[in-house]
This record gives sequence, C-alpha cells and structure tokens, in this order.
Amino acid sequence: MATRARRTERRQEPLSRERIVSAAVELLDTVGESGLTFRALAERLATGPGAIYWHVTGKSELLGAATDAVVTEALAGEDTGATPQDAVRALAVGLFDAIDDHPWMGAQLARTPAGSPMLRVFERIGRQLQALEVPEAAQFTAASTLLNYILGVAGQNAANARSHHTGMSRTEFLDSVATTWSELDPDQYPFTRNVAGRLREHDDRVEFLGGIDLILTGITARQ
Amino acid sequence: MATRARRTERRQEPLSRERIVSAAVELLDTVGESGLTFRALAERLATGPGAIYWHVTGKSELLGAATDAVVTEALAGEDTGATPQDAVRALAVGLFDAIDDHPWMGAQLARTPAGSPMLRVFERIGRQLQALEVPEAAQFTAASTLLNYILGVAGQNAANARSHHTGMSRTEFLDSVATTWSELDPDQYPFTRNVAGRLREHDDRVEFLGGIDLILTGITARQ
DNA sequence: ACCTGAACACCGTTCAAGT
DNA sequence: ACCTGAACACCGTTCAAGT
Repeated sequence: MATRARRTERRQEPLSRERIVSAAVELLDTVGESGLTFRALAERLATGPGAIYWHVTGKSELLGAATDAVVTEALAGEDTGATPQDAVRALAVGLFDAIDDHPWMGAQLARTPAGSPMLRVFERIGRQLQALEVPEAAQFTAASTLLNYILGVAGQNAANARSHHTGMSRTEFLDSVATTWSELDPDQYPFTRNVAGRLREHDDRVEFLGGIDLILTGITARQ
Repeated sequence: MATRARRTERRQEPLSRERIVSAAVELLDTVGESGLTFRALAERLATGPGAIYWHVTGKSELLGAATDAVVTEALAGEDTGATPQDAVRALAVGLFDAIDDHPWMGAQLARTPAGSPMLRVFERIGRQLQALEVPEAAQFTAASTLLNYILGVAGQNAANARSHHTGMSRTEFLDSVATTWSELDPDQYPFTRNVAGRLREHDDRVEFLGGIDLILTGITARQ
C-alpha cells in the first residue's frame, strides 16, 4: 500500500498560514529584521511573492503573527511559583528569555498596541496581583506598570542587539560603554560617571529582575 | 545701503544640518513616520535628495537627530520640585507630553540604544535618586527601572497613536477597547474582564504617573 | 480555490557632473 | 566645499493569467 519512493524532487507541502509564519520566524532569527522580505520568504517557500498574500494580508500582519507565535510558545504552561511574586518573576523571565532568543521581537512588542500577544501577559500578571490581594482599585495600574516595564526592557534589548552586531560580545560591549561613561564630563554627568563601574559586573537578566522586584515592592508596600 | 527688494523668488538659505533636522521634525509631526522620505524632505528644502547626504549620513542618523532635538527641548530647564519625587514626576511628565506631541518619537526612543538622548534622562533621574539618599548599590537598578518604564510607555503610546488613526478620539478608542475586553471569555480572561470598566475613566497621563509613583514607592520602601 | 511572476509605485543611497 | 538629479538596487503590494 505504501507509495513508492519518489525522486529527490520532493513534493511540496501546500502553502498555509502556519508554514508561512514559521518560515518568517526562521528568517527573522537567522537574518534579522531586515532579512524578512516577501521575496526571500517566497524563495524559502519555493513559490512567488504573490502567493503569500493569499494567506496573509501584508507584512505587518505577518510580523504580528510571528510575534504571537513566539510569545505563545514562551507562555506555554501554567503559572507556578511558591508565591505570587515568584510567579510574576517566572512569567517575566520567560518573556525576557524569549526576547533574548528572538531579538527582533523586542522591537515588535514595544510597538505593538496592547493587542493579542500582550493581553495574555497582562491577564496572567493580573491574576497574580489578585492572589497578592492588591486592592481592586490598584490592580489596573499595578499590572500596567509591570507590563510597560517589561516592554521597555524588551525595546532596549532589541536596540542593543541591533547596535552591537559588530561581533562584540555582550561583556566587551558593556565594557566599552563603561569606559565611555567614565570619561563623561563630571559637571554634566556626575551620576552616570559614578555608576559606570557597575556596568562591568552587570548581568542583564539579574538587572531586569531587580526592576521587577522593585515594582513588586512598590505594589505591596501600599497595603 | 539696504539691498533692494527682490522678486518673489526668495533666495534660499543654505542647507545645514540644523535646517534639515527641523524640516524632518516638521514632516514627522505632520505626515507621520512613513512621511519622512528623502524625496519629500528634499522637496521641502527645495533641493535634491543627494544634497541631504552631505550633511547627514543616512536615515537612521536623521531620525536620531530629530529625536535628540525634541528631547533636548523637552528637557530644557533645571529639575525642580518640592521633593526629589516631585522632580522625577516633573521630568517624566515632561517627556510624556513631548511624546504625546510627537508620537513618532515614542517608537524611536523605545528602539534607540541608551545613547545620547536618553542618557541625559538617566543622569537627571539618577541625581534625584541621590537626593533621595538611595544607597549607592541600588541607584543603578532604580534609575534603570524608571527609565525602562518610561520607554515602555513611550512605545505603547506610539503604537496606540499609530493604530487608531481612524479618526477616533482617545475616549472613543478606550471605550471600544473596554467593550472588547468586557466581552472576553470569562474563563480565559477573568482579570482583564474585571478591570475593563476602569478603562472608561482612564486618563493616560494619570495612569503613567501612577506607575512612576509605584516605582518610587518601591525604591524608598527598601531603605 | 489557490498559485505564479511580471509589473507598479515606491524606497534609501550613490555618484558623476556641475558650481 | 557644496549641490544636483539621474540611476541603482532594492522594497511591499497588486493583478492578470494560469491550474
């Protein structure tokens, strides 16, 4: 009953939104934001650029769908943690790592109106705030603050990833920034000069979590 | 001694980086991000697109310079306030309003590596934290958290401005979001549904300041 | 219904040629 | 030194024509 082995000219699976989106994610991951073009995508899918438009309305929908797919994967699984604070940290770190793996997504998230992907994050943060017994009147502001902070870091991460593609490691990069900062005019930048040294022992993820904790402290200190 | 009145063919001021940047800001403000093209800019400056490249290396530098100009204007003047908290609030609101007036800048700031414009914000936030007597080891994280939060809100504001250019007012827009949220699946989005009503009495600026206060509370609660 | 790929209307950027 | 504007190498998107 089995069909015979065919020549190497493997038959092409039919085009589908799913295949298009996952090819887009691959392209974004390997060649970066500017590498995602309809022509490159079409070549990868062994078709013409026009074909893609049958399944997707345009480039911005495509970028949105790619982001959505990655966020969904990052948010897979239930929220768990010894405390609600831990659950928020786990959620935030999950997103942080996803953005680290897919830097193009940081820029995309930061410029996406609080639509589908981030709404799920908002919801899950909110539930943990309810568990923390944050008063109802304060829940919205608390959840928004956490979300906006996460989005801000996401944008910065994306910007950094874009700016030091010069083959520098993150440590080398931070080192060079630290040097620049410590050479700033002491009259204009006393504070920045003062904290420059701290950059050399800087860990992005630890720093990110430090901000989350600061906000969580602010949220609970009010009660 | 005065030169005679000339024909209406007014003599063109020579091109300069300054004139180019201010024409770019004007174009961005009136036609939006996608309206800034070298051809449109050249027409406005009564020259050819190539001329611009003599004064500016390319589009990304131009966008950076435009952002820099607006931020500089927004940050003009000293930090003042009855308390360091007030000074931080004033600083943050100044930026918020500038972004509100120039929505394209939100996207730009969110994707700018912490370079020149935001470094000045970082510095000024930091000085207020010193005034608050935040322990030195905590200053960097505290300043970064405030800055990242501001950048996150900036990005969201820009995204919102882009998405509801359909001639809806902000209130109408919030109303429609509130309706969407309150119709979400109660099993999947209990929290979001629950806070949906709050959107109708939502004031972006008040909400923004609420987040700043939350973070400031977190910063001072640690001491 | 779905795919093809040439064609359209743009871009940013370069560069020989001018003043 | 500074400006001009045609030309190059791309884009996203459309659409008649095919299967």
